[in-house]
Amino acid sequence: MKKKDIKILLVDDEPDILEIVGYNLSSEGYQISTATNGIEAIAKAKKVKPHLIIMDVMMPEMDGIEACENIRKDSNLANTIITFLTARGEDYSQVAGFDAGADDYITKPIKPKVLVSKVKALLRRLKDDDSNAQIVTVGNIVINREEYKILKDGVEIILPRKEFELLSLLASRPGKVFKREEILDRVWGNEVIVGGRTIDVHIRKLREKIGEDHFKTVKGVGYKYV
Amino acid sequence: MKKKDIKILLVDDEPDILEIVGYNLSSEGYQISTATNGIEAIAKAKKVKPHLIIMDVMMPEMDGIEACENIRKDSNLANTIITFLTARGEDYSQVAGFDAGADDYITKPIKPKVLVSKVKALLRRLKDDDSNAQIVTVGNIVINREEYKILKDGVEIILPRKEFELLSLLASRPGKVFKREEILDRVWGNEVIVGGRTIDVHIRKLREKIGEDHFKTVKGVGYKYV
DNA sequence: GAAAGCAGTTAACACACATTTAATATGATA
DNA sequence: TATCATATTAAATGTGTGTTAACTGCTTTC
Repeated sequence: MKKKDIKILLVDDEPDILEIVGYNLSSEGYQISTATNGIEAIAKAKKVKPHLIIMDVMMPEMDGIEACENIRKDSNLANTIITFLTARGEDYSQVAGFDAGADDYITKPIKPKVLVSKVKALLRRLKDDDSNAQIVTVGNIVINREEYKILKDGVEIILPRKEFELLSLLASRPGKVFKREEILDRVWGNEVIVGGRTIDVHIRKLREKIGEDHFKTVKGVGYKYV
Repeated sequence: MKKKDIKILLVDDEPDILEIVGYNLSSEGYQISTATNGIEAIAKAKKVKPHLIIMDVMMPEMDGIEACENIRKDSNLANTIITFLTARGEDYSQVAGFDAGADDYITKPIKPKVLVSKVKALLRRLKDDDSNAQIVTVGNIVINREEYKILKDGVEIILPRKEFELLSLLASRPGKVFKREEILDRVWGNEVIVGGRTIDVHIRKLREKIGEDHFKTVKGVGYKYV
């Protein structure tokens, strides 16, 4: 998920806090909405379905704890991460907050850097969730993108980066013919210009390491992994 | 983790306290064991490997602080949460306790409701130990984020902050390759710009201190902890 | 408040090896 | 067979990392 698609709801009764937190997060590229009390927070949460809610504990009308409990009851918001803003040392509110279903705490006074990195850490969960499969299994080959290594018949093989990415691309859709142009685009990047024989050489190395017959040449078009 | 699988060790020299705390927690479904002094506590801790230890500071034979220090040296108990029972206002014991490696405090007189929700909050960490783990054990290395120290084969090693955070990041997902960019983001902070060789130098120091072969270079990509 | 110590960073260079090129061979297709 | 695309090999190039030492602020210490 891209940053600009991530929605954050800020809830605090002090405009200053909304201001500073909002500024820091929106300059990171997140979409920000705000509310100034618990009731408003619940309404906005249902409407915009934020990925993350940062909410003060102490607020007029309805406090953060109550709002949190309320939001937790809405199954549409089950994946929403809720974190409280709390003054350092407000011990009891932390306990109550966790009971209400909070995921984390940010203590006041707020330090922008800490805030931003905490938010990133919290949102990383989302990223990991819907990121494309990091491990692909094709025949007797297991390609582990996360660890940058492959297993061939259970034996670990380390490939240099370009070879790894080329294999990774071809094997991502076994049988599909990738045009040379497309390969250049996706492995090298569209603005990089390399000579005409470069792909061939990498294919050659893969054939040596993985097996001759896995890489079929389609003359005049490109290559496919079988 | 289910409640009935969670083990709590209570340590206090007053039977009344053991009684009341034990009653409240076991009726919540936790598995309770008890000890009446520090020496006994250490023995029981090693034996039952509790998830949480609630321990009085003042005890005959060996006090809680000493017992806590002792328990913290056992890498098998690295994930154990230790919280002290202390009379309200015993300031010094709190400071000494945190030095010894305590995670939290519960003040006497004990209010059952506060006790139970505090215990719940402390144990919540266990639930999501993937994302928020304060203590990571990888092979012969125990990384204790909360206390900013690591144990290698049971020996405490103090690392400077950046080295610690770099190790901590890499070891948080052994095998995963962290891209240089991602490392900069998460250890240095995204707006900080440091020279290209800075990561290398820190990796070098970690290799010296922790072991050459733990840190694999993936050229053109980044590093991984193995 | 000077000296010493430490964490963190930078700079400079070495060096391995990943990547590309160049030159030539092979093979397919019409 | 003539042509064109790919295969193959070795050599050239270049990028990225390793390593050391020096530099910069900070904190600690006396």
